[in-house]
Amino acid sequence: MSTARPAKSASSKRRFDSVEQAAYLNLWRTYDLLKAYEDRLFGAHDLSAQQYNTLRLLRAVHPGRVPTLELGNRLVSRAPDMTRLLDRLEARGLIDRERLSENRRVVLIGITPAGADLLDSLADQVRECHEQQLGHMTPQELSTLNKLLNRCRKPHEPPDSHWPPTT
Amino acid sequence: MSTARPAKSASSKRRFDSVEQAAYLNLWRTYDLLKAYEDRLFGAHDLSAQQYNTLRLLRAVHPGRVPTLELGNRLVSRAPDMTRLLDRLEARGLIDRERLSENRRVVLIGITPAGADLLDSLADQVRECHEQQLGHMTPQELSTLNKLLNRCRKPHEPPDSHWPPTT
DNA sequence: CGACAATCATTGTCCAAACAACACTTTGGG
DNA sequence: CCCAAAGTGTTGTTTGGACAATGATTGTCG
Repeated sequence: MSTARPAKSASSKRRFDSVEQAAYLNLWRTYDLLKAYEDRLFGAHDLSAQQYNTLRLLRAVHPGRVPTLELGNRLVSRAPDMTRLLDRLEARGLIDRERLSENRRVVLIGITPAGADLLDSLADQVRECHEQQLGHMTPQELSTLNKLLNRCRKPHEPPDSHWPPTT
Repeated sequence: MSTARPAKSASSKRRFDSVEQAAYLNLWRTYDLLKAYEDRLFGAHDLSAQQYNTLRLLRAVHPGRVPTLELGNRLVSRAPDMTRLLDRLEARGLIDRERLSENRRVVLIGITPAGADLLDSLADQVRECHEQQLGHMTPQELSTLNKLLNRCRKPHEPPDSHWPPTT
C-alpha cells in the first residue's frame, strides 16, 4: 500500500504529498468556497443547508412520511443528530412527527403546509444561488464534473445508498 | 438572472432544480463521504483536519513564522476562529507564538519540533488515507477533476488567494 | 500633539455537530 | 411466557464553529 510514489524528493518543502491529496484538498476548498453562498442565503432565513435539504426530501415524498433514521441516511451529507435537527424544524411548525401505532419505535416525519410554503418562497433564491455558484460553467463541464465525482464516490457509497435521488 | 432554464415541468416531484444544483450537491456529498476517512484518521490523534493543515503550512515555512490572520487566509478552508484553534495547538506544545516587537499587534506563529515530529509520524498514514479516498481514480481523471474544480473556484477565489499553494 | 480611524488578536456568547449512553419497543428462541 | 438481543429514537455532554464585541496597538490627518 505504501511505496507507491517516489515522494518527489525533499526539495519543495510545501506542495502536496500525492495527486490524490491534491485532488482531495482541491475538492475541499471548492466545496468550502461554494458553500458560503448557500450558507448566506439559508442563514438569512434561519435555516441550515441540512435543514433545507431535509425539507426538500420531505416535500418530495409528501404526503408520504419518512422515519427519522432513514431520513438521516438519505440526506446529502451525513447527519448524526437528526433528532434535534427535527426538534428545531418542529418548533417552527415546518414539520410534524407521528409515532406509528403498529411499531411504536419508529417516528414518521412529514412536512407541514408551512414547511412547503417556506420552500416555495425560497425556490427562486435557491436557483439564483446555484447560478452564482456555478453558472459560469458550461453544461458539458458540469456533466464531466458530475461523472468524475460519481466515480470518486463509487467505492464509498453505502450499499443502501439512495444517491443520487431517483424518486 | 432568472428565467434561465425551463424548470423541466412539474412531473418529477424530486430531483434537482438545475444542473448547477445537481453539481453542487454532488460536490457536497462527495466531499462529505471522503472527509469521513480524514476525520477518522485525525480524530485518532485528537486533531482536526484544520489543525493538521495549519501544522502543514507552518512546517512549510519553517523556520519562518506567519501572523495569525494570514494563517487563516491561507488555509484550505475558511477559519474564522484561528485564535482558539491555535490555543489548542499551543497547549499541546505543537506551535508557539511570538509577539512581534516592531508591531505589537501581530502575533507570529511557528511550529515546534514536537509539532514537526507529529507531522512526520503521521505522514505515512495520511498518504494511505488519501490513497483509500481516491486511489481508484486514474491520474488523468484526477487531473481533469482538478482542472474542473479550479474553474469552479475561479470566480470565487479572493484576490489575494494563495491557492493553490506555490511556495 | 491629539483625536480618530484602521488593524490584529482575543474573548464572550450562542448554536450546532459528534459521540456515547440511555430508554423504550419489538422480535425471536428456549 | 420470559428473557436476551436488536432496532429506533432521545438525551447528556463535550467540543468546535460562527459572529459580534472588546482591547490593544498603530497609522493618519488636522
